[in-house]
Amino acid sequence: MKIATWNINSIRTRLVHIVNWLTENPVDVLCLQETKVTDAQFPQAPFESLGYYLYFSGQKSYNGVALLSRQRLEDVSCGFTPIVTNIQPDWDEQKRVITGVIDGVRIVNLYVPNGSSVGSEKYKYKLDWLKILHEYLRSLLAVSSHICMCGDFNIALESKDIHDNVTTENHIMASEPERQALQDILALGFADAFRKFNTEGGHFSWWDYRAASFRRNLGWRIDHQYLTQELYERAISCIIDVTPRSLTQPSDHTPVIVELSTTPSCLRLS
Amino acid sequence: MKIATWNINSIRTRLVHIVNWLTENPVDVLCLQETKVTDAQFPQAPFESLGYYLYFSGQKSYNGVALLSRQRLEDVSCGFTPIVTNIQPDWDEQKRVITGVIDGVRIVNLYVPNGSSVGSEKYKYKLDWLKILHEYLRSLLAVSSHICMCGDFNIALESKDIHDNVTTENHIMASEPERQALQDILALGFADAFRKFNTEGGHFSWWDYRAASFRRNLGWRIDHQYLTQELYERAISCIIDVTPRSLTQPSDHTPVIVELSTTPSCLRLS
DNA sequence: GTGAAGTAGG
DNA sequence: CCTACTTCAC
Repeated sequence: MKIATWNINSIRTRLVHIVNWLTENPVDVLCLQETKVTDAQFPQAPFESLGYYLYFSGQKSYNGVALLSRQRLEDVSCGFTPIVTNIQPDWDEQKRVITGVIDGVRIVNLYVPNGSSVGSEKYKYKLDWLKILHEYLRSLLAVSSHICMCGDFNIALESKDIHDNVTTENHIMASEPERQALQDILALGFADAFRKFNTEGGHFSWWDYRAASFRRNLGWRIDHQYLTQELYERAISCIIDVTPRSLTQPSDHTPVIVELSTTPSCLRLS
Repeated sequence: MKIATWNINSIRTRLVHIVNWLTENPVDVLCLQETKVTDAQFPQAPFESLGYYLYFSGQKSYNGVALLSRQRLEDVSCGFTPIVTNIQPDWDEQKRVITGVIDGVRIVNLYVPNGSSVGSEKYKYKLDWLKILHEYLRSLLAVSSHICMCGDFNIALESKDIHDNVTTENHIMASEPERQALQDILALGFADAFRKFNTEGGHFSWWDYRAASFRRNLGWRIDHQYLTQELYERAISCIIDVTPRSLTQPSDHTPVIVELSTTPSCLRLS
């Protein structure tokens, strides 16, 4: 089973790119972030024609997440509040979370807040949001131990995940509090699928539109797939497909694809 | 000699359209309106590659006129004030007038104010602007009797210049004061080149972007070439090329092309 | 640099 | 409907 994550920075502007990519890469599940459309505006027909079921949670202009799946998903929910019940409902005003289950694997698709700059109000929101996410995952893990947490995390955990021309200390997406918040989450029992197969630096999933970052390969690895133990063991590849970033009018992010071996049916219930 | 007029509604957005059109229609002079760029931003190289000399007078966002000519033009000037000296300089803040001479023919390229709605402040400005234009042409005629006055006049003189679904009375571009102001100008000695060859209605040069006007052919003939007597006699064709309006991302206007027979040199000095 | 929104002008 | 500008976010 192949699961991809891609921040597409407007599903309307990127529609042709996504359809072309899916045609070439018919993954089982595609997790999208930054769709930037309300649910009423989500372009459904082009994806349904490709044989995908659609699940989305969007808003005007900002954020927005979607799951595209070749199989119908079970147990789909949007936002934190269906899972974490003791929080303010306004935590779900920004559409950043969607989840569903396929073949016993719970996919959690996230668009973590960017945080603007270290110390800002948005930065505080990002750290608070990550605390809620921690609770959210704790709740999910109480029910299922097969979780694939995908998305744009807006955090590079290690310096090798960042091109070396950047000052990492106190830079947004690399500051210690952000990294710690993500480490606390991973400590619940998640491991980075990409790092199972590649321990080198210089692999990036996002390049700023500005300053010709892509041409100069000044990227960051901030789009991740984190797997619980058994899924991590089932991972047989995890690659970053740089191609879409090189097309005209690209998203600033490019897809990351993890492949899980199919569980033998005798183990499916374990 | 072929002289064309075309309101291109942003020279940057329409650059490819114009280059393609000029390649297919290598007119001697192309009069452009609504370039919508400052002189520093005017894209020169693509037109120079086609063998055109460029003369332009633009501003940010609005208005802007240009002359493209296969030959160098003489006596080029921009705005009213170089010709009509007793007016306020602010009459040239909006870039709507450019003129130059080719083979003894003075081309006057105009972007007449739209006027917004009858009775508005912009309407008053349009009528006042047309009075200044009257003075401007009187001055030019005192020196030369060979004038080709081209442009987007934002006035349809006769009801047959308008599709029949429009209420013409007191409609902007068709109101009596506008028509009278233009008639006063034409009375200086100008005649409509298009009407030398075609007296039928149903020929339009502009279709509103709204309400699928082009598909339904709900157009207006508001782009004109007005010629002084001898030039009018030399006119051998005047056609509206509807094709550019049917392309993707078109201007709302389409080119009008007049062809003048070449004057025998023995008459050139008359 | 790129996207979306709002606004003005047509 | 279409363009251009501005502001905002990333």
